[in-house]
Amino acid sequence: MSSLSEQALPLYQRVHDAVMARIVSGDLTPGAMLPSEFDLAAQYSVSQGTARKALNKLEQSGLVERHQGKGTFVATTTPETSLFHFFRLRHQDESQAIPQPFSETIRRRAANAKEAQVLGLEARGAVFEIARVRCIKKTKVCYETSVLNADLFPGLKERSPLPNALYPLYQRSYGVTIVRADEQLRAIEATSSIANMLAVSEGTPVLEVERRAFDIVGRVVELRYSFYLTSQLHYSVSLR
Amino acid sequence: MSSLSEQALPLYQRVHDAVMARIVSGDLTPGAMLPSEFDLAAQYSVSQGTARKALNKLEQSGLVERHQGKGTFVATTTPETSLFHFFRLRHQDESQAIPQPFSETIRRRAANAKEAQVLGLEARGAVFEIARVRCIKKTKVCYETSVLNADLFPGLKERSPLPNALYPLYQRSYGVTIVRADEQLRAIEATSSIANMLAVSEGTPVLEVERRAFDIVGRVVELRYSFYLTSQLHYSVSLR
DNA sequence: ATGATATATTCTTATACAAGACCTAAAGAA
DNA sequence: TTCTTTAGGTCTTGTATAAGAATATATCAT
Repeated sequence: MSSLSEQALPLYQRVHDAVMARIVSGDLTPGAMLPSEFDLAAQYSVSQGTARKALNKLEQSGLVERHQGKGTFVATTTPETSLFHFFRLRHQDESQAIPQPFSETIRRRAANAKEAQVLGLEARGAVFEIARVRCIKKTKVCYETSVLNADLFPGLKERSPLPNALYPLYQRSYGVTIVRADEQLRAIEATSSIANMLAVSEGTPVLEVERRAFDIVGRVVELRYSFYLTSQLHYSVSLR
Repeated sequence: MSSLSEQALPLYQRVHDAVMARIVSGDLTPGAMLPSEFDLAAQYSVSQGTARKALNKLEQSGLVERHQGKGTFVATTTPETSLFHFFRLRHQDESQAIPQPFSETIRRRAANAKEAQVLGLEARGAVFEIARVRCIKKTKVCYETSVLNADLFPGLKERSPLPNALYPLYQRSYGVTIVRADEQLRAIEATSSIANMLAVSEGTPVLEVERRAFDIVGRVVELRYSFYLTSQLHYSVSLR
């Protein structure tokens, strides 16, 4: 059945790519059940074992979940299952810190040079900028701005106020699944504008996180700057 | 041959565990070639395909490397191949920052309560404390203290000066392979002692990194505090 | 409701063959 | 003789397939 042209590649790789294409295109949406190993094998005229190898590879990359006796399903959430996988602020006991929205502004504007380059836009292409301040127990702990390619997120401005976690919104409403984020962290002195936003004095140490968020196909979808006050909280990461 | 008791587990899992045990015990040292799939199959009375599955699993966890036509080898370096996988300081262009040793002191002393708890020692057990200051282009950028279970690293003090990267030393000289590190990051004001060490004024923003390093079997082997000056550098991480 | 049964799914194990790396010895050129 | 090349053989991991076991879920009789 379905095309699996591109000779030279192993069969299982071709099946893998074909299924992945169906997921990326939105043909198979998060939570949907995939064809069984036998069905998939029949569709692409390979053996069950070969289809199985393709599915295993998809599972390893976190794109699908498999359950013996039940079936294979498109992962509903980004890798590592957690809704907050990419939100790394923790309390001193390592429990998840869940900050409450305090203020939010969304603007549509032209990208500056760096944003255009990072997001792969033409010079001064349209972007959305989301600026938010968030609190924990009435004290402001976090100021962040996210910049997105406006073409990928039509009508975003009208959705304000946005949910606490943005990535599930990207996925559910725009089919953009974030699977990876590269971050640069620095300890800086609060500038006057940041000090203002977070209601601390100028020069207070602030943890700055500059993030590039990637989707399944490797595009940089979001450029985000976060500024955290880390007297009561910390930023938690795991290297392996 | 060799024991693979523990019934109930799948064959490939038992082979996997057996080979892993040989690596952890030091029977197979980093760089050593493993038995071929056929040899392994014969040793444990399973088929080549089953031995293969065990080896693939070891490869996925980063413990061995496989090369078609050549063989399977115990990974010489921690996962991700890089000697500097766990050293995340980068220049502004994302190139690896390689700080030069400036000073180093190694002490043997009793663990405090937190160290004993984290490292799994009895109260006031013996630890080594390595304190180092390092430079980039003559300016001090990093002060860090590593605390280790003294029993695991006999004679460490006599090895001073230690190499720039500690984890390869742990592996080569003590058979301790670090495969994971959990970190807590904060932006703090330099205390007087830290300011002294790094030759900056008290109150300067400093990136504090508190790290727990884990070995293959999941023990916490090292508790490390690092203090970085991040005006010219940044700490780089990748979430996925 | 309860338990047996059927069915659909993934998981385990085994086998055969293909492809890559490497060594060695024979053949040929200088 | 000496060196280089080439061909073949052998050891390695990679790919593809098939058959049966284990697991989950629905169906139906009791």
